[in-house]
Amino acid sequence: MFVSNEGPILHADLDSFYASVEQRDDARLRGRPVIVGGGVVLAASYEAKAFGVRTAMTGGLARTLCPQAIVVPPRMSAYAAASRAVFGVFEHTTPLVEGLSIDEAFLDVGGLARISGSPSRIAADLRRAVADQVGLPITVGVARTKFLAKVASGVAKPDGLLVVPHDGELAFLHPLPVERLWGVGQVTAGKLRRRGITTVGQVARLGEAALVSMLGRGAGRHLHALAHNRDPRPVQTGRRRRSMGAQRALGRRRRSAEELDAVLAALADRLTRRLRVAKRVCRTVTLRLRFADFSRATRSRTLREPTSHTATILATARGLIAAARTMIETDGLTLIGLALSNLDDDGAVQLTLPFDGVETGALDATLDEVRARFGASSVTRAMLLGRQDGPTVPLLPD
DNA sequence: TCTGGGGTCCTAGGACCC
DNA sequence: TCTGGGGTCCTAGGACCC
Repeated sequence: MFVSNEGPILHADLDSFYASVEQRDDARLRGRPVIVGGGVVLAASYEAKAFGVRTAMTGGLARTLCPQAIVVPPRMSAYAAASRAVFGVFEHTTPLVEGLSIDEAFLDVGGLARISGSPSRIAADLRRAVADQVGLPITVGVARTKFLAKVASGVAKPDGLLVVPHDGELAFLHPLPVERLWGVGQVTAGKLRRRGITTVGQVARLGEAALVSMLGRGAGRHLHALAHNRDPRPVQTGRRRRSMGAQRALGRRRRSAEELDAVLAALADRLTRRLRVAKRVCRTVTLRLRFADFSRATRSRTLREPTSHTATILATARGLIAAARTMIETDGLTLIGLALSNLDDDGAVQLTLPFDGVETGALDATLDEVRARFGASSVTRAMLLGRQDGPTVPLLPD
């Protein structure tokens, strides 16, 4: 079946993104095995991957596999800047861009045929533009559905382009190993393998009921649909984040209650700043814990009113810590994290004050300006002085 | 070798309401 | 006295992705 207003869809995926940025910025790293990150591999160049180094592998194992690798610390701001530049190229290609992460996106190029040529031509132009303007290799998969475009880019990596023709969809899909499917990880692949199922084609012949009984309703139906290349999801622009989190690994050393509280306060501060910068508020606070045996636990609390106030979030987090006190004391805590969810837009006016201590004269001038600009006559000096949240103060207009 | 930091989505049970 | 079905929200856990 072909519906003319459907797709085609591009899945564009930067290759070994962090490592490629490092090789771009430092000529000495080009052509050599590069590992970004120390304790755990955040990214590995293809030269390092050739030795078996993989993302999320521990640093120790990575160095054993590839002793000659050059290990560099991550430079997150450089990656963010590179990402913005690449997304600029995407937006120039089509306004219908759905970002999936810092280094990949779906582009709906349906309707561009008359202007920009065939999908494969558009994809080739996109790859060249990213290489010329940003200096990074990118792989593009092209297909009728998002799912298949994503599978195609995975198969085409690195620095590749793969177009799945309409009449060759299942011929492309069915011989692939199940791990190629988006949403099939270790656990699901293991369940399937134990039943002798290793290819997508075998999944497709299985029937939905059998898959549901193996994997549960949601996963079973999902996998059944994908194996038959049924994926009606459109490219969605302007998707907003639904949660925000921060976490800190603690190592295996035992931490005092004071140390834990200091970590918690730092996490709450970091997160609420990000929240306010994004002009969002949250209602649910989740404490994430990981223990020495790598088991995990979460404790959460939903507030009556949404907030981005540091003291409120921190107090809530402290309450959650108290609720989990026994686990923390007995199980060897190795990681502590906070996640904020149930996000909404902040209705309050954001007032940004100078960072350094504000003099009285400047403060009154600021106050007058706030009252004039936002009609918030109830704002007082004390409110500005009593701020606990750094330079940004949310103010509700009268 | 001994395990980071940032996210998304789904499930299931219980409380509560109609 | 015993009892139904449906919906929403909250909490906890888990799989998966980059």
